[in-house]
Amino acid sequence: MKVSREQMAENRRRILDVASRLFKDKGFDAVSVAEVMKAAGLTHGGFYGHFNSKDDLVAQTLAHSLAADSAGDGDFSAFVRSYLAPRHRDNPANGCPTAGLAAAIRHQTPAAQAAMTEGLRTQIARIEKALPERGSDDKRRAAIGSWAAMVGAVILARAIDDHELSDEILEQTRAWIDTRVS
Amino acid sequence: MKVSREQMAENRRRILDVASRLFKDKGFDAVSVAEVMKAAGLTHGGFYGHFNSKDDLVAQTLAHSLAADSAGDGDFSAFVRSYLAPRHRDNPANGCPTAGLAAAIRHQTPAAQAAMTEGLRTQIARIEKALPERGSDDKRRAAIGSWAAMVGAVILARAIDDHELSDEILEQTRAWIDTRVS
DNA sequence: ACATTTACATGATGGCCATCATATTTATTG
DNA sequence: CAATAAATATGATGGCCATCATGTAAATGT
Repeated sequence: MKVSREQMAENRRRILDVASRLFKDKGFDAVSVAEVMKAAGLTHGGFYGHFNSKDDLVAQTLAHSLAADSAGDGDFSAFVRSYLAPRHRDNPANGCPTAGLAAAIRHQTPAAQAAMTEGLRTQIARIEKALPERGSDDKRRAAIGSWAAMVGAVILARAIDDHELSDEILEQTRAWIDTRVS
Repeated sequence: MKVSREQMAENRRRILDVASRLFKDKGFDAVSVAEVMKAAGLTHGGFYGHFNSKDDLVAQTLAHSLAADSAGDGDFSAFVRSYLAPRHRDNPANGCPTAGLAAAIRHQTPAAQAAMTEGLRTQIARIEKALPERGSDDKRRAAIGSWAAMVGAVILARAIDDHELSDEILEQTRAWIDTRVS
């Protein structure tokens, strides 16, 4: 049945939100269109009224979740601490889309890659701004280096089955960045 | 037809080699059992004579490729330079299995995760050994922090479609690590 | 109010893939 | 040199999934 314009807009938003969480949690391939729609409270048939294809959903979900993600706006040390925390490692669905999805972007469409590019640019700029004062070349270097280490550490920490080592990856990376940047 | 024992052992090795390259290049999901076997010069039917399942292949391929990978044994600065190079970024198939596969391990079996854990432990130890002399706590911290940054940087550099920014990610991360570690 | 549009539901369809069943052919062994 | 075992080939099978076709009912515009 037809629904109101606003209802449709809300449905679309819900699809994107739900897709973002599912993709981050299980990966692009392991999530079916039908699963996304069901989680959004709809049936699979309506999907193609909102998106041209699953690839289109992937690209739009990325743009959506990277734009919504404003992590790193405040104090940099606090940001690093919460990012490199077991709580974040253990909750990919609610966590950073870059940590959860960046490695998979390579196998996605150009539109998805463009969304990631834009997201990364924004994130680097955000960190540059949040960083303690220093020369601007140094600041950009520190922003990029720290962000690479943060993303890499969370990915590694999530990939292994030894809790102790996993915790250590997070903590040592945090300390390494911290002593360098403050 | 039956083949000699050594022929079979060689076939198995070829399957693992080929699977490693295909998985790193295209991801676990995008590579079919039949594709692996074909690339190894065999047909899909023989597969289950070598492995119990595709999951088993994934786990054994990981153990195989992580064990074979001895990158980082020599001079640390040189290692970082070659790791954070466009050439490495652009050749996932021949590149580091951690950079290529770590993020996907989260969705694989416990056996695969165990292989990754072992591989990571070995790699950290290798870097600790290669690092210039200093306190051993600092050394471990630098090994973990550097490795996280290296893996993260390659993943990010591969995820975006802007060559210039991608090159910059690699180079700034390299410089960031270098000034920190030498 | 009525006609029309349209968002979503239900229900195919075709393709790909992991896995299995069976056949074939050759190494191995005594 | 038989007889057997075993490695690979050929050829299903069943399931999942993206996508499409069509129905239905409610919202919108006049």
